[in-house]
Amino acid sequence: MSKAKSKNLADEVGKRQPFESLRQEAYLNLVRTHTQLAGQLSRLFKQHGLTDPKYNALRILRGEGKPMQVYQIAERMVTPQTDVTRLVDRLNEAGLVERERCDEDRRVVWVTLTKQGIGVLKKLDKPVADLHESQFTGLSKAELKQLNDLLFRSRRS
Amino acid sequence: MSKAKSKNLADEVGKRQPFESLRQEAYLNLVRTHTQLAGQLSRLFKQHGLTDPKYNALRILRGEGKPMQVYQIAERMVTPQTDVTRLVDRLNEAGLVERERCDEDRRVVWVTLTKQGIGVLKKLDKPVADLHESQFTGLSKAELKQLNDLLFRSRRS
DNA sequence: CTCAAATATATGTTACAACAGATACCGTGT
DNA sequence: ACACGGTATCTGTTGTAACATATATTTGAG
Repeated sequence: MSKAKSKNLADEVGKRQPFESLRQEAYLNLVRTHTQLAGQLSRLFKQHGLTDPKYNALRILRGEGKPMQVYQIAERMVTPQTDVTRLVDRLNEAGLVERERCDEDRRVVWVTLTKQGIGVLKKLDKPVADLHESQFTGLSKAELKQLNDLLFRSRRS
Repeated sequence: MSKAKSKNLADEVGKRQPFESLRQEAYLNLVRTHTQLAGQLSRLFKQHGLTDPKYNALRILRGEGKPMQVYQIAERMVTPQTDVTRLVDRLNEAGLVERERCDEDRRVVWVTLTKQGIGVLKKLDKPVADLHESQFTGLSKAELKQLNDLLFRSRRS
């Protein structure tokens, strides 16, 4: 394992030929950056017994500030989720949310944060904010805005 | 579901307040762009009976051009993999790779692409290249280079 | 030569994600 | 009242990822 700092992605991956396409390089760059930064958050969540989707669901519930239906949570997840029913199941088993059948419409289930759920989120707020502020520190404000713009436009293809 | 095209991330997510931090916005942007672009590739792989890590492992084997050890494959995966043993198991069951114990060192297993494995890769080459060329089409060459640079530097935090 | 540490892979277990399909319930039209 | 399509959630099943731990084999210290 070489300890020399790599200057770019081709170097980092150990590719001998240059990239066939800037777009492929951008894709690989995207995946690697996502893996690294998301991994830092995942590890933080795990230290508190949460997975990414669990944390995400709890945050959505707190953001809404009132009971939500299962499908509403699903709609807002950053990563599309098929199986929010069982995600809520697990949060419920962990004591972080409560489920209650709606009386007016027996199909729907209202999901509410418990005190314990709020507590876990609260304990995570500072570390999560700190971690976010430790990411992208190599970029200036102007560069961050540029990155945001480029990433946003990359989704419009 | 509004059908209006969103102009930026805050709009897309349905946030009322602006982002607390450019860095958090960048992170969310990164996740969403990754989810969308990686999802397109995943779906393509699945049409050929492959998952992302399966395709990745096959590509690594083809790139090397000769038998590889399990841990060598693991080292080169774009997404870090803990359990390459069973990944190779599944590839083997699918007839895409062969495993063979090394005689000089009975601990190591040499993994080789089968003809079938090479065939699946070959069938995927064109569609994968096409898909890559369809991504990031909204960005100019200069912008792509910029994006590559920004993403690369985002990993150095 | 022997034993302990290192190495390479394998296994057990748990938790999830994805997909298909099932169930329960509501609203509307007839 | 009844059938029917739509909606909201649930269940069954399969394939994986993650983690810890185990097995097999080699290497090196003494």
